[in-house]
Amino acid sequence: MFSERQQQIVETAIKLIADKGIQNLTIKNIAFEIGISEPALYRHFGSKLEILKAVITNFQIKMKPALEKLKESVNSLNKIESFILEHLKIINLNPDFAKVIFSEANFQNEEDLILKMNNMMKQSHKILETIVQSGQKKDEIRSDINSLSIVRIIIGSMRLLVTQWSMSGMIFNLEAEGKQLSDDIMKLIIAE
Amino acid sequence: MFSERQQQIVETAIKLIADKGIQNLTIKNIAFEIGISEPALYRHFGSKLEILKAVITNFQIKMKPALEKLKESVNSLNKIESFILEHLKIINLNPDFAKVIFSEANFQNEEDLILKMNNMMKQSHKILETIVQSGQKKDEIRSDINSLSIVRIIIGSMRLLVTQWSMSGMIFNLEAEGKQLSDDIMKLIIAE
DNA sequence: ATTATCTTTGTTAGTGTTCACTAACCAGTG
DNA sequence: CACTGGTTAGTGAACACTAACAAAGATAAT
Repeated sequence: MFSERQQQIVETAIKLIADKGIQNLTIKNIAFEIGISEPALYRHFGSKLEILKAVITNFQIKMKPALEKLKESVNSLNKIESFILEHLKIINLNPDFAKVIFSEANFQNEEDLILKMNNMMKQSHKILETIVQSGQKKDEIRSDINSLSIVRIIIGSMRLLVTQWSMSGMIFNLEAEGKQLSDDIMKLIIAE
Repeated sequence: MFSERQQQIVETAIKLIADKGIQNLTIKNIAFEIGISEPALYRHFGSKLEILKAVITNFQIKMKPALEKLKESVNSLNKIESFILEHLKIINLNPDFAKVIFSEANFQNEEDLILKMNNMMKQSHKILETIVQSGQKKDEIRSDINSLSIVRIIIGSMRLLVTQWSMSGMIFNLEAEGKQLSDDIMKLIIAE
């Protein structure tokens, strides 16, 4: 789908966004970092917007395995734990992602990008909600709590953890703190 | 502290950020919206950065009452509920804030602004953590859960709720959904 | 096998636009 | 007559993007 050069451009763009923020992402910077000229970049992407779209697509592709793994668990609590830990594992392996993803706000005014991001968000939200509801039916998860609240708690705390990790300069172990958070969430929502 | 004109500039800036994103916030736009010329704006703020700093200061000032109200409650669960609901009440009254606050990422590369925002975040984080820990000591809150996890769950789910509200175009009732979320969190963390 | 042409991917040198900010000036008020 | 808060007209820098050209490899014609 993406040529080697295109892949290189996307990865460089992600790195630059993580380093200097999306406002400082310029075609010139990307080209310089790769070591080619500005117009050469336009041989591979028609516009800057195309590059940003590719950044999001790239993220989607890399995140997919986290959702695939869920199918291996039967118990809904295991699925939720897996949802949290697998996501964090991928972000830990691609630390530059952290700063890119959680800047939906940065894509304000670029209709296409917002839509692409929103759909991604909603999709994993839906998947998690389905898991929670089926867990409640099977009496594995407390049923006296609104399933939407549980979803918000899980995703919200996950996102905050990643934000804190990213803003702190990644000084703590994301996966270890994630395990602690996940364990605590399990204790809270498990049906007695 | 701020003159009337300065206040007007700050409020216009917030409105424009909410509408069009921070990348589209230009001195020209602010001036046009107010109905004065661009250089006139520089009579009131020395630079664009000064305006952005004032935006954050303004936010701090408006949010303060949410922390004041906490002191009225004795019970730690009441304090937490109040923490959530008072914050949401203020955001509901100043909907433009929602899009501004949760774009810490937008301030990347402006050292001063990141610092200002981070300190704000850390401060309310600390306040909440103190409340949770004292609640655990007084046996009002479950003690088998890491207090840091509880703080992350509360703030994380709150932030996600606000983000969803803002991204949805404010189609749902923030305070009502907030009450539901708050009630559910209470049920989860209360000591039996 | 040699030559001609096309395609790909790069180059240098620009374009017009937009931005934050400034110089110089001016009208009203105390 | 100075201060405050406004004006018009501009500055240089940065940006996304383009025009025109060049070198090398693949493809095809002779």
